[in-house]
Amino acid sequence: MESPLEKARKDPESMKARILIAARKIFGEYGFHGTTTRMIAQEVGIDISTLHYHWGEKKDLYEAVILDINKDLGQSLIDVEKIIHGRPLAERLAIAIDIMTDHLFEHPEISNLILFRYFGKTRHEASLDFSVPEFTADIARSMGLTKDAKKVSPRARMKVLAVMNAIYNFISGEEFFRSMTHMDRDTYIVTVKETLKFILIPAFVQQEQKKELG
Amino acid sequence: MESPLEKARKDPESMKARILIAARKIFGEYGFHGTTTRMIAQEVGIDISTLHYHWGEKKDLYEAVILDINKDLGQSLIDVEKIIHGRPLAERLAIAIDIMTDHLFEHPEISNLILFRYFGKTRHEASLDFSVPEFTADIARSMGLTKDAKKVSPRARMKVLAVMNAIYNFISGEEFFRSMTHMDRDTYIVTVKETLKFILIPAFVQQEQKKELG
DNA sequence: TATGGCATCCATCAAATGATGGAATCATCG
DNA sequence: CGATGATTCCATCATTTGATGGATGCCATA
Repeated sequence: MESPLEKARKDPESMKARILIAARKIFGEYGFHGTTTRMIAQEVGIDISTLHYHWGEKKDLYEAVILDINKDLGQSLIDVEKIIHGRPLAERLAIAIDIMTDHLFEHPEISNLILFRYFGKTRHEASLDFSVPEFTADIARSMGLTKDAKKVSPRARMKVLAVMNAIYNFISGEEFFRSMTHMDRDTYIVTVKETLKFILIPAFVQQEQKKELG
Repeated sequence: MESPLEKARKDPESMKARILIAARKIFGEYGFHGTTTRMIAQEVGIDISTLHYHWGEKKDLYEAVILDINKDLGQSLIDVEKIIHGRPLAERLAIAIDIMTDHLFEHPEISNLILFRYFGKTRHEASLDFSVPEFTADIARSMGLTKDAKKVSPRARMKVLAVMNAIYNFISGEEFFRSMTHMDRDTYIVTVKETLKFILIPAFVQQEQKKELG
């Protein structure tokens, strides 16, 4: 049994996929309530009824978008894990920051939508999403913050969240922060990576050193 | 000449102020487009026309809310600065984190609205806001990242943003993160402070040590 | 008590928005 | 070609939402 989402991901040229891609972009920029189905339809260049034909009501399309970006994010994390596996912690962090930052700058709607989901309420009930808890657990294990990925302490989870959020913020806040610091895009990206490494690495390296001494 | 906002802040019992307070809360939860004037009016227990009578159109009320929280935030930063002045860096950071975190947990709409402004677009044009750049400059000076608060380097600004954002995220993401980590409110607040100090302090202490050696 | 201005509410409007029925179009296959 | 099903668009609807006019109520002061 193939879900509508999987069908859409398979052929990016299909109407279903084109709508999904446009929806990711617009929902990512304006949030759920700030987005109208007409805006998405216009982005694709189709009529709203075509949109409804493929994805049903607005809320359903939004849920599909959330599932889609979570799938993307999960895959990115797996890719990163493969590359950093076995290296020392500081290096693992630096590489992970580089790769994830690049990837998210290419798909800013991912961090936008994740942040919207963290912080904003919608007027209707949001369906539960189990991806993020899983991700934090995996990252915690990958960072050596826990031994058993099934039993991750709240403290370890919070540290992982701090790391992920730090990255998301600089991606999603690009427009605001760039205009504030008068940087062009490339400089901004470089500075983001630099700042993230500056902030994030010392804490975890120090923690590991203490553990070795103890 | 007294602005409408100042008038409202003076007497918190006045209708103008009651509307502003409700608007902070609702806008903070649902964002600009997610909030309807009727929701705000209902929160106050008045008719929407009364709301329009006092604050004009929705966008104007929203702008007033933004100005209001920026005023709050600026005052908090001044208060913190007074307390931490003269102490060593690690202590300054720890105290600042404690105070700001407590304050923001009491007024979560502040971080919500700041984050909404960073990340989300509105369909209409947003009026420029010069508070945040000023704040970052002041904090950069307070943290010893720059000598001249009028000429703050982009790198220093980015570091300050990373610090502020880390705090905002845990406040605004409380609901999501708490349900993920199964913590009660008090435990969550304690853990937030702990995590923030764990992540943020080592980076800056290490930077200062390098400066002294150099 | 009468007056005038301020504040509030009720009724209503116009535009925006999510959604749908049905006609028109297109592709596929016998 | 012609039939069938899938796809797309046009026209339209009902609801939501921002906004306003005008009637009503409230209150201080002469």
